[in-house]
Amino acid sequence: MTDRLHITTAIFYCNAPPHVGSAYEALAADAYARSQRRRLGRARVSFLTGTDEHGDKIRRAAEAEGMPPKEFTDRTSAVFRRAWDGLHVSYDYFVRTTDPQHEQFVQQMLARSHSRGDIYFKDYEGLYCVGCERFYTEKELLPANVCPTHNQPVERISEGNYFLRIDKYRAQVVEHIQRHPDFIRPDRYRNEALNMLAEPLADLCISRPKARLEWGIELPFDSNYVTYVWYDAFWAYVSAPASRDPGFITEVFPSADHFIGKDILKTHAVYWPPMLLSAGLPLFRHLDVHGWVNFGGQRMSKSSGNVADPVSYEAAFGPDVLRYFLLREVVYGLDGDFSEERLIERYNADLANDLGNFTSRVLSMAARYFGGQLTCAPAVEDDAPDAALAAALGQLVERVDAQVETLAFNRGLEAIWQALDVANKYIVQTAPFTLAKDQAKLPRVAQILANLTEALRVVGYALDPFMPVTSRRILDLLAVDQAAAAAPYGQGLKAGHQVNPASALFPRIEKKVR
RNA sequence: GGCGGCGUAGCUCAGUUGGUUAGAGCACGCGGCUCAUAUCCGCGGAGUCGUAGGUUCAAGUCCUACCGCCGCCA
Repeated sequence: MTDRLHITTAIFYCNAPPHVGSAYEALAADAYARSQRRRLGRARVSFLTGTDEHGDKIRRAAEAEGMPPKEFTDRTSAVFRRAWDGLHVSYDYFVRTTDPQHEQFVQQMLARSHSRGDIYFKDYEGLYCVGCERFYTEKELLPANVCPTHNQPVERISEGNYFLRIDKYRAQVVEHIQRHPDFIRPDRYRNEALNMLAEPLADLCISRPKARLEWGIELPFDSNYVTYVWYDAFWAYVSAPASRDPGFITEVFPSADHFIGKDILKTHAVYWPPMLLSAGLPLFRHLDVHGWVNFGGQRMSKSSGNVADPVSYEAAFGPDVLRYFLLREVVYGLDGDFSEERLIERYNADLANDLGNFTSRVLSMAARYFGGQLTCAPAVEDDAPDAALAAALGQLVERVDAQVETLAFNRGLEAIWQALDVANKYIVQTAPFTLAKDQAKLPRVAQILANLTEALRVVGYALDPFMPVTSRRILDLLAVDQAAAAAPYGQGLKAGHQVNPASALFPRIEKKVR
């Protein structure tokens, strides 16, 4: 198959700071990107995120703060960027739709569709919701012409606008989805998309008159108009990498994975493909659709105030903790639930007790009995326990990456924890601390510890897509270089290798007693 | 109104093309160990698998209806 990948998150609308839900998307995409990088090599994977900064809502939000739109989005975009940095989201591109490079690219794409005859002008009168930034038909609205998502009356607006032909490409998009069963993942969303595409589609209004809204990219063929924010934002998936790499569009973009939330399935399954086709571009590889992350059982929303700030959780519990929780607990594609209580449960049970304590006991014994030095290489000496350990750790990374490839992040982590279970059991079965009391049995103790240290090494490496900081910390404690870190089980650590003393990776969180 | 999803132990969920006493983690109880972050290992209790029918030698797993929750489309 293809050996280069392009992975994107949605381009986040910049009118409010990120919450745990947007963080989840960035983290899932990041785990996917990191997993693919270790399979294909760093240079073959590009990972893109960014902020969507045009449109009426942003202009209004900026106005409310008494500042120009660009100044407003400079600030909000930086908040996203810092949040992603704080969560160790390893993007290669952070695109802002206000980047000059992006704006030029969008104009090129508009010109292409225009010259192909896919963009036409039409007088239009309709009911417009400012919050949604779109027109509605009366059937879609609640009584008294109230917008169903914003619960606000819509405005009747009459104006000339430019439209992009959508229905022209409908059959082609349907055929593509049918010929590529995993084009939209998971399946449930594929069916919904096909449903949406089953009937004729209205063309997409892609302009706004400057008289009403100036905050946007000017149309290359009519300076009285700017482009609609949604048309603009999609191209952020392409603009920056295409500008940097001339071969991007033909060689890399066809194997793009778009990570999106289920709320924007329609725009990505129905409107984005015709936009691409009309501009003469190929379609992407996967649309990877996730559900909501609820908060304490309730839908997170700014209006109800139950919005969890992702960065504060990393700050409070340590690096990788929110990453672990979301990737372990949420099934990709289904709705999940986030709560501090469950986060602490997971932290203590999985991170402190299983992973942290395992690390601690292995390194402590290595230090206590051999001054931290491995006197032999890992090997299967005693058939039963040694072989069980080798079986649990063998091909672990490959198995994890295979799960991630299908977006089963939770199963990838489960596989690592199953290996940890076996490793903890191995200590009880072999009881090196008992053998160590007998001088004659020290060689066997050394062998057991070499095997355990090797197991820890593989676990540390396997964790990287999900918990990059913890992975690094474990590998640093083991003092292994990059090549040894990535070796198959049994071939990483050598005799004579020196490891560092234990330190607690995840101190237990004691329940607060009031 | 149409289409689709979900409903399995106290909690969160797995359950392949229908096939032996329905599984895991957490929580809880008992036992063991002491290298380790009072951690680890073993054992255990608990479920009429939403309801009612049906197909089958055999159904959580297929069919029908209904109830409840949710999503998409109209």
